Amino acid sequence: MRQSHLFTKTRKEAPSDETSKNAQLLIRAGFIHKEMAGVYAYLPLGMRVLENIKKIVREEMNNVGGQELMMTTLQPKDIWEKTDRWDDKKVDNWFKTALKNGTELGVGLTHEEPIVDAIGEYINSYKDLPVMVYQIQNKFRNELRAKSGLLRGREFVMKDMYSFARTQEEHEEIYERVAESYHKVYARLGLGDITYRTYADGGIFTKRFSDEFQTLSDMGEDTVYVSESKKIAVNKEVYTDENLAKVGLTKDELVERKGVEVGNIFPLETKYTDALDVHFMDNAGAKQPIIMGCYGIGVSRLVGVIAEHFADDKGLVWPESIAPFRVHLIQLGNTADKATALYESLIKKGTEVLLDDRDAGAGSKFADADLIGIPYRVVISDKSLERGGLEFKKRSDAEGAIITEEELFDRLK
RNA sequence: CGGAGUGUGGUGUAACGGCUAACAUGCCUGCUUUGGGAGCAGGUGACUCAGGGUUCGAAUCCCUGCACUCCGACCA
Repeated sequence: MRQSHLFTKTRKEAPSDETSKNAQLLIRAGFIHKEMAGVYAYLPLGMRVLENIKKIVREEMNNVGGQELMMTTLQPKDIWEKTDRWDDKKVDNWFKTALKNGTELGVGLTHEEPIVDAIGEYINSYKDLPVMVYQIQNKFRNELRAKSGLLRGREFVMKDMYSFARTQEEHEEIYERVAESYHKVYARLGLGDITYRTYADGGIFTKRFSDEFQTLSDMGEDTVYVSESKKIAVNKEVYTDENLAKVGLTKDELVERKGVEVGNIFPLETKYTDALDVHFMDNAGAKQPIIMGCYGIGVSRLVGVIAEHFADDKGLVWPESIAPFRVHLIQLGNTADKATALYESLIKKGTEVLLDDRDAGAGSKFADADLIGIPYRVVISDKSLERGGLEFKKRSDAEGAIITEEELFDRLK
């Protein structure tokens, strides 16, 4: 894309109503637009990052057998009453609305009930199981307090997957398979080293633990106790000697850290399937309960976590796997023809490139490139051509080097 | 939801209860410039969040509402 066509612009100063680093940088660089507290729009650059994260999540969910679908945001009240999750006293962060005739509707905050209800129409026999379905869509939660930019919003993008199994053993096999795929997702996002599977409270429906995926960071609101050697952590909410004994850990091998919950997986047992009367028939013709699990990843939260985690004092630094573009090609001086030729040949080779063809000074182009944080910066200028080609610099490096066009293509392979 | 704070051109800030609300940046015109947010000149742009009140006089003081931020609580 030509930067002269990009409608967003960078800003030198962050808006005064944002204090979180992720929102400040993402707004300054033109990735997001704040609509209201906890509600952000994704502008072209932010949209590309979001879509890149979704792509990785999709690939990994498909790899473990997930089938993608998309449920609705508008929710009928009756299915939520069957599980006793409609009453505001039970679930207090609903957004609710109504039809013109007064019929109450919910605005989707999660999708266990509608998924179970829909799936139930197709699952009758043991031959129909197991099944895993997932979706990536906006969730709406009426949080009393939105905070920390993209980390805690009222409208946010989430991947939620649901598994349906015939037996506890089958469920556990799926559960572990998905947990494994989560590690792959975070590794591909560049967060593998600092993201820990974490024992957490299983909630009111099960006596088991649930598993959170916590990315260690000072911006986190959760306190976790981490064993670096065992690559496992324990959330403060279940940090007792009794619980630690259950999972084979002791307090002296754990260190206290702050974490951001970037995913969580729950064993739901038969709570929802039973409540919505969804069962299967075994090979003896007997009605059997369906064991369910659910698996969330905070997709838009990850945009904020990654933005903030990798940023330096000059701006964003995107991992290559999700960067909005791979190359930021900066044209300086009278090099428009050569820059265009290089831009086109890069595109021909399948490289995503942002060409800074704006009529602006070198300093402001460099400052913008640093702020936007595209992994590779390539400068084409009279000076670079004199010295034999192009200047190539990684966003994460301080200094660049002059290379030829062939060497550039080579490095981008 | 409890507590604290803040609302001034697009953005960031300033202004004792008292001149036509100032500065920077952005944006527009022209010229010059082109390797780290360039220079000069001219121009554009704010009923100071909304509504009420006090006062000869309110951006400034008071009340109500709304919005935003932070701390806490909450967070399948």
